[in-house]
Amino acid sequence: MAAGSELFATKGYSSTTLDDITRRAGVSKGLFYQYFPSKEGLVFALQEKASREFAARVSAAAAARADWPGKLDAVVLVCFEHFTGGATHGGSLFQHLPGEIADPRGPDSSGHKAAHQHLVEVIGGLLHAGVAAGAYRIDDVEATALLFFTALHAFVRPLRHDDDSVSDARLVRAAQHLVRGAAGVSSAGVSSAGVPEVGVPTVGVDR
Amino acid sequence: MAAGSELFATKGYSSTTLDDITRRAGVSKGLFYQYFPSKEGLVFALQEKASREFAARVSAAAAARADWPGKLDAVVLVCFEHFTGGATHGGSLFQHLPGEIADPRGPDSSGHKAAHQHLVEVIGGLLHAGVAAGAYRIDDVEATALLFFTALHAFVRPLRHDDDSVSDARLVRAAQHLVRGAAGVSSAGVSSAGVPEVGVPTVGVDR
Amino acid sequence: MAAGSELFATKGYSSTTLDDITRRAGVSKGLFYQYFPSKEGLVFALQEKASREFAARVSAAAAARADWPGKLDAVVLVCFEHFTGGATHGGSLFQHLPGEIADPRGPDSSGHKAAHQHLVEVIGGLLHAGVAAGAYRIDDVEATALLFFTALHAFVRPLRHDDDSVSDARLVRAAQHLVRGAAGVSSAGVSSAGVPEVGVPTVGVDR
Amino acid sequence: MAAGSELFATKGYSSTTLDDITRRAGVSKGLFYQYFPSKEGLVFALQEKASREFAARVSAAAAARADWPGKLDAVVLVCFEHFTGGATHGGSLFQHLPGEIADPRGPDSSGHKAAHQHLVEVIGGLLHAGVAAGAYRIDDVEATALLFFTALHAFVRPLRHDDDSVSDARLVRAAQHLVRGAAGVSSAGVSSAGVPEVGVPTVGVDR
DNA sequence: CATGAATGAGGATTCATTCAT
DNA sequence: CATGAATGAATCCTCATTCAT
Repeated sequence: MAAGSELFATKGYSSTTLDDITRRAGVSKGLFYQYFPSKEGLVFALQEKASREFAARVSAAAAARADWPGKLDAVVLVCFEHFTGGATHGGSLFQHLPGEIADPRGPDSSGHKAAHQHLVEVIGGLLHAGVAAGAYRIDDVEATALLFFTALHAFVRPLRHDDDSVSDARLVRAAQHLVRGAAGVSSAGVSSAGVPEVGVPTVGVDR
Repeated sequence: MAAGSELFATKGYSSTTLDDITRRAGVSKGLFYQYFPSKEGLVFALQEKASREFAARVSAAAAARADWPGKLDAVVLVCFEHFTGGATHGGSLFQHLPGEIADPRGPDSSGHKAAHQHLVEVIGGLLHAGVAAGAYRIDDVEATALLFFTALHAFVRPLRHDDDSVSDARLVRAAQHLVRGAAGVSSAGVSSAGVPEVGVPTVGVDR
Repeated sequence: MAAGSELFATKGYSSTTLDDITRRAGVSKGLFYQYFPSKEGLVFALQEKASREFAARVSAAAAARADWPGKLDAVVLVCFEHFTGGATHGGSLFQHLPGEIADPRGPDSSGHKAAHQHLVEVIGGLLHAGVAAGAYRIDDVEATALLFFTALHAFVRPLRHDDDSVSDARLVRAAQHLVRGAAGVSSAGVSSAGVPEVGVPTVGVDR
Repeated sequence: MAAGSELFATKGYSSTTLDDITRRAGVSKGLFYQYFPSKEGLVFALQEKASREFAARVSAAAAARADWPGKLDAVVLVCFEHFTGGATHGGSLFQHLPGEIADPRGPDSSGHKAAHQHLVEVIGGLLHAGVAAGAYRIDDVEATALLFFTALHAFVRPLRHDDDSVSDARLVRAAQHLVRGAAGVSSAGVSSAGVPEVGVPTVGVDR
């Protein structure tokens, strides 16, 4: 699974051959097929795992902050790390957006949708709780959660210029601002007081 | 190009063969290679065309509204139509997100990024103008434009549940709300007064 | 051996995997290789067993009849049962005619030929005895025995139409007629007197 | 088709690879798949062709003889040549008896059965005509035709010992005798007078 | 006596691309 | 301007067999 995750992230699904995967994993091709029913099966396994881990991290990050605005910042941050992490950590597979792997089983039966949906629900849960607590003011929680999560895909590297004028730190800040705005949380005053700075990772992010 | 666009949208890039394309177009394979350097070349041509058309529609939609908040609503609407349109209109190719076509030439050389970037710049231009006119209040225009456009991908159908609880109309409204919030435009009072309703398409969208 | 016999008869030799066999037998693959040198080795064992049993049954059936014409009828009947039995009894493997298993070791090294030959010799023995007893009149005993036994393969089911116009009973009768004719035994008069009827199985054969 | 026919006859169906076939034919593998849907498809094509040719030869041989007993001898002779011919002429494929190729589509869907049946019908037609003409005396024409044709498979080489005591000439003679007997044609006196000798091929058959 | 994880050569099939006509 | 026969490298997957436990 590790070999597959890295290779898929590097070369893409269809350019990665079973030979690549098994050679990298140091096992025979036959062994691969004792653990996965097909190349696609590996992707599904990877997606499920990544999805579970990602959702857990998002929940944990939100729970770790006591203040409702801070919860939103934390979620943005976790997403940033996830989408930025690339092959190094397991989450990279989310970058395989629908269409590529869906082929064999008709239009988009991939696990991505399910995974996507799962995260959206986690975020929806947070927003609902915040609204119930009187901390957020959101008209349409479900729709907002979907938009929220989709927007955060802006972090995935290959979507941005290599020599991008928008640095990671700026993007994180803007995303936090956007999310707070959507949640009806006062953003301007508070965030300039230091919150975003706190949330911005000190490693791997340029100022 | 029409044949390719439809087929790619239906079956995905890698599952569509040159035979499929030329058979559908009613021409020989040799002829294909007189107009496109490769299968990938067709994708690039399609992307460029779609990108140009999409950008033009976005610009036109924004220009058609005199009020700055309305411009934002209009852009959201155009994106909704674009991402929702599927195979029927040329824009569908944007749904082929990076990774699938990038294969041959190393990590992500696809034209998608460029196209994506192009649209982001168009939106960035609008935001800049709005800020300059004193209508929008945005800290980081570039980052916000990127987030803005990325969020709108929430419209693409295969990302949502088939039996999705979030209807198109709700999603459009929430997106308009989100965007207005990010632009510092008063959204709550005004939009509930009727603005989003105006923008909501009367055909193909359920209430 | 039972698992192999059934599976070979059902799915054919090459489509049956060692996994199938050992799973069906409820043992490990390792254990298989302690009893048989190879997959092919199982076939040989099966063939030898079936051949021995078949030959024994043929001999016994012939011995059980005192009259020379009746011996011929009895042999035909045993062959009918054998070739018709399918997977249920061990003889089915004979249906794997040469070519399929011969592969690995050059043209036709299969045990089938030997088995075939064995039966031919048994039949040849009967014919010789009959000729010596003055009961049969056959010019070329060896050749006739070979033809005799080969002809009886007409019983194997998959060689006949599913909705075959030729019923089992008719085929048995015709075979007995043919064999008697080849042995120079008066067939018309005698058989109509009841002999073939006696031999026809009362179960599993339609009139 | 020629390459396939020869290789299948030599090495068997499953041991013959597409590489073998295309290399022998001097074409690329891709080209193969423009003419045949699969490896199995080649077999079907071969069988149909062989079946047609064989049936034509059998009919022609029967028609060439004016006397009814001679027609039977001629058919036997054609079958002898066919089953003996091996890879050299196209008919060899009949030796691929059911079971080997049938795999993918459930028990025995191969074209062999149909081909077999076709020949049986040709022979049945001859017997019927002979009976109608008062030349043959056969109780059950269909069953006899089936037995007749099946018996003639005794000619196929790999069914016989390499150092076979039964020579080709003897086998042909015995087969003619058998067939005549089954058709109620006086065989003993006449055939020993010289008829079989006439029919025995002068080339490729040992005395 | 028994297991089953591990192997890896080998096979059928696909498909973007070329080029003689 | 157009064809489509021909290519062949590359891919996913299978399965008989081994051997450490």
